[in-house]
Amino acid sequence: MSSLSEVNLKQQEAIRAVQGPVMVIAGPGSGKTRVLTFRIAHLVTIGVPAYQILALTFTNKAANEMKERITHLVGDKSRHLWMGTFHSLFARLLRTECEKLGFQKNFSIYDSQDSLGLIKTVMSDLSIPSQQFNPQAIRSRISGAKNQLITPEDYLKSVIDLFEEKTAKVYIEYQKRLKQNNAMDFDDLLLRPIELFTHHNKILLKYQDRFRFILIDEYQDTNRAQYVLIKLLADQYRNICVVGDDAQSIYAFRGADIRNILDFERDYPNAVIVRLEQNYRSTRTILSAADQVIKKNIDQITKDLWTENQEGDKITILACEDDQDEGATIVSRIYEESNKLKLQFKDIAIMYRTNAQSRSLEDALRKNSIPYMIIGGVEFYQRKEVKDVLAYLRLLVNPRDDESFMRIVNVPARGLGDVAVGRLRDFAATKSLTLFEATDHASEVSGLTSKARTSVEALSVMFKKYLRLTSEMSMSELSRALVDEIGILPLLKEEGTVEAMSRWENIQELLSAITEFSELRADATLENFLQEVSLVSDIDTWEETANAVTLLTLHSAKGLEFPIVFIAGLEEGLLPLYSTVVERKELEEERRLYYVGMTRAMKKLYLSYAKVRFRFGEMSYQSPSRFLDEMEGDLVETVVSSRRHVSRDMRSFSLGDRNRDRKDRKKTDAESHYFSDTMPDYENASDVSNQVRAGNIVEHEVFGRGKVLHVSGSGEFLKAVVDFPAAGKKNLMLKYARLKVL
DNA sequence: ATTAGGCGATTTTTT
DNA sequence: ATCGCCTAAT
Repeated sequence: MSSLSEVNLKQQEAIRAVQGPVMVIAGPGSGKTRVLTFRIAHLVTIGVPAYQILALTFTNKAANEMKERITHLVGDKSRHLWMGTFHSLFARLLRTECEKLGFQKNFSIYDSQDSLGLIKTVMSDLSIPSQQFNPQAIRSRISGAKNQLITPEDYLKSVIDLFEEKTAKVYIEYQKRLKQNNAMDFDDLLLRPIELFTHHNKILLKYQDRFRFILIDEYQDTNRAQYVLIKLLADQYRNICVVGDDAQSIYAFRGADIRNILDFERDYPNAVIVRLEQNYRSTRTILSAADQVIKKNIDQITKDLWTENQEGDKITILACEDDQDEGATIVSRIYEESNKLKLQFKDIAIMYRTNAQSRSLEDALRKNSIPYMIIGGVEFYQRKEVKDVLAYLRLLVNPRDDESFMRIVNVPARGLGDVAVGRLRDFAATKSLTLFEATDHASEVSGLTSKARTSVEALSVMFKKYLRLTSEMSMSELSRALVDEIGILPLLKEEGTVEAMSRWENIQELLSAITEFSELRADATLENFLQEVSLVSDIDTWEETANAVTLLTLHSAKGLEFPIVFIAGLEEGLLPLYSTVVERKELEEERRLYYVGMTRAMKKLYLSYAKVRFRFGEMSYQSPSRFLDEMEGDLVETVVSSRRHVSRDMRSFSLGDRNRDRKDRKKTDAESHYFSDTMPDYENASDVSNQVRAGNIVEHEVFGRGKVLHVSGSGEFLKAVVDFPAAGKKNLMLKYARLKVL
């Protein structure tokens, strides 16, 4: 492997302490990823077979990047390394072992939305009114209980009020239904392995023996279930290396338990503790400011962060009038910085506490033709039409999945409303059949109209046909055939609106993703595709290569770094966010979140706030965040907005009407091309918006020639759907698209 | 009985 | 943007 001279002494210590428990307390920018990759490379180099190494990361993206670097260091020897998120690796393990728990290998994975759907179903079956008891709240209670390994029975025993009593009832039934549906939610992906290991000692021994070296990244954000799971697995060899920073623990709301890191020494008494305190990322100014802020927290392991980096620029506080002004101010700074430092757009990130804040920022960026990408928000795989098609595929893979059945039974509309479906469900329940099985007995279901019966029968025939075809067709052929048969695409085409076209595109995109998966992956099965899709996070698909400003929440910023960082919305109530802050503990988590944001910045940090902000549909007067007062004055300068932002550059151009569907779509080649480098100058293009009609052949500067399929909207909101042979179908806002009619 | 369409409310963070 | 809820149309 490449020499250890690339790492400092502390890092070397963490890399070389191979046997026994190790905890690395790694300050921001201290080379934590480097330690993990070198440590794994080191293990492999000294002869540890890669399959004996289990490395758990927080995101798939982090895992993939590290895997790549390790391969670079040691080559093919690292091929059988198990590296990934807790959820994806234990899902994989469960695929082979779940039969011992009464599940089938093809189990479905429910995301939060699916899980909420099931909870609503359960509530309605138990006659618990969702008006009175918020299903979302019940779901989060149940998830919380599961993260702390509280069984439904235990939960029931400890109820203290009516709400918890109802929650207990739902919890019991919910778990039962999941099993009936041969499905697991996110929490089960951790709980079921624990169940497996505690009930089947032989299996536990097998995995203990297999995973002799365990590494965990972002240990401060593991929850009770993850802690127990790892404790079980590491119990025999005790070669466990955890890396984390208590100051960056920001997932308590999801059950992350900071005690895991604080109590590590107690759990593993002879642990080697290494502190990485030298920061290689940020200027001295940024590091000092962040340090001053985090020192206000009482709960923490004190650290002595230092850096050899330059002092750098002061931190700039941008005092703005309102949220629009904030966007405009940030944009003008982006221009300034990118000219001054010769930086590219991709070197810049704008962070905020809540996704809702992205809107005004996006508007400002779009107005000024600055390319941007959003991480988070409504993800591609969460879109209704995409979830619908996925539900069909899920049902094919796992016909017991009643939740998916319910999702698609009347999509597209086939005359099966609440009443008909209710009858079918009653029938299935009394006969102990799955809904899919029940469709085979449509004539026995009492109370179905003849129309409904015909529909149910057709559904049954269709499903049986595709079930048969699963063994005959490739996964991509099968998906395409199924999508064709359900006829959803022509329906969307008929609808003709820009929204429908965007749905149409999304479904095409999904089909391409399936094809791509089947061509690129050795383990290409529909099961694996569905599993991967339900476990990808938005950050995983982030493309750093595109030259665009990145917009993201402070939570998604963890583990990333950018030369220039803007943190927007530093206002009391927003950061810290009041709806979360009840007492000191919550305030300290908000402060850690802010700290995570600050420490992402390498060269320059901007903090902005607005005096007035449009929130919850009304103007609200904001005061600057207390966090701004927690840095010493000599590190910061404040600039008060003059509220006159002449957009420096009137080149008007757009990616087509992205209309908040932003990066939900993977980018096409044409768009990537657009993002790269310079933007063409359209200063003098004449306005031809009014001449564009359906059927016209038009020319676009980037996408080339295309045919107009549909025009909608009016005035400045005039939009067109154009089919470009070179780039596919695009929704364009005519105001910006500068089409030439040919 | 079913569907379409309109209306209003909703936005904390996410594997 | 999406969901739940309502009403009118079929």
